[in-house]
Amino acid sequence: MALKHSAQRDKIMAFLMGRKDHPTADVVYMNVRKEYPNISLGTVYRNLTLLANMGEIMRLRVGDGVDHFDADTSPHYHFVCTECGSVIDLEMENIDTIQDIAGAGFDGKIAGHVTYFYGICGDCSKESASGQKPETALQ
Amino acid sequence: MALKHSAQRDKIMAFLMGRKDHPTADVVYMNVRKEYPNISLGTVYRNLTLLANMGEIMRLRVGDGVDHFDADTSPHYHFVCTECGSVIDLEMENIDTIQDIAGAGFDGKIAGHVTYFYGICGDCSKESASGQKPETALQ
DNA sequence: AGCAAAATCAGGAATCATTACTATTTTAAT
DNA sequence: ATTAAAATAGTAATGATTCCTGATTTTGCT
Repeated sequence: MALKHSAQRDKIMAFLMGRKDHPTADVVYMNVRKEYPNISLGTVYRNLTLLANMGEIMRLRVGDGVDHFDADTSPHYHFVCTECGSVIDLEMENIDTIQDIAGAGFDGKIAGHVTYFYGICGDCSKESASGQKPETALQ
Repeated sequence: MALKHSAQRDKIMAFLMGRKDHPTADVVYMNVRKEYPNISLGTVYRNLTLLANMGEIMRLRVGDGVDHFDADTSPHYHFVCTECGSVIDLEMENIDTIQDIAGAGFDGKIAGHVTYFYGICGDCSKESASGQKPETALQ
């Protein structure tokens, strides 16, 4: 049951910490493989899940059908561009009061919430005049 | 391009409107099939997607890996029980101000947000003393 | 250093939700 | 009634993720 050290896990964690976007498992795999050519996609998934369960990283489900991962576990929110699909950190004041608002008149116990904002990111707003075409979209 | 009438789509819509929980495509399929034994799962998916794109129903992605559908398109929020997986409507006051809070200092355009609350529902809280076992959980 | 048990791995197969394909049937306008 | 467009049933394909297995690595112990 004890956790053992693993070079693969270290590489995955190091890669994630070096990125401020929020890579998918496949992106992690593609990149870690540059230094660690034999790593398997299953290993990437297993370690991402393990790290997420330990609370060392966060798994983000932003509605595009693919899980994203974030090494920044401090409480913060995300914006998802419906044009290019990029997931961007938001720096904003605390909105935890929404849990109290939601809990008023509800008979269960509210333990947390998941929120993401969507719209058009700054880059896509600027490019909107050109013929730029995206390949990712929220469903 | 014009939409044509379809008995199958009617049944799907009618079933969804008769439920206040938030069924998955498979649950819709199982139930509509009682009255319409030949309907195929593909037809259910195609119509749910069509209805969602037309704005007649909502597709909910609550993080359990399966899409849920809601015939109530009025703005409201959902609670997901981490114990039994049930998705419950919340009646709560408007929290749209969170979009203004999120938009302050962000250079993109925020068009909307998705929020769901999670925790233990009222039923599971009561049952927690007994040995009740769930089969669904958020990842 | 040497050993053994437990953890991890690579590679590939399996799963599961969802979508795509195709030949046939249904709808609705002429 | 005719006909073209839309929808269907059934099935195959896709894609993300998980599971399985035999080989390798880590770590505590001697």
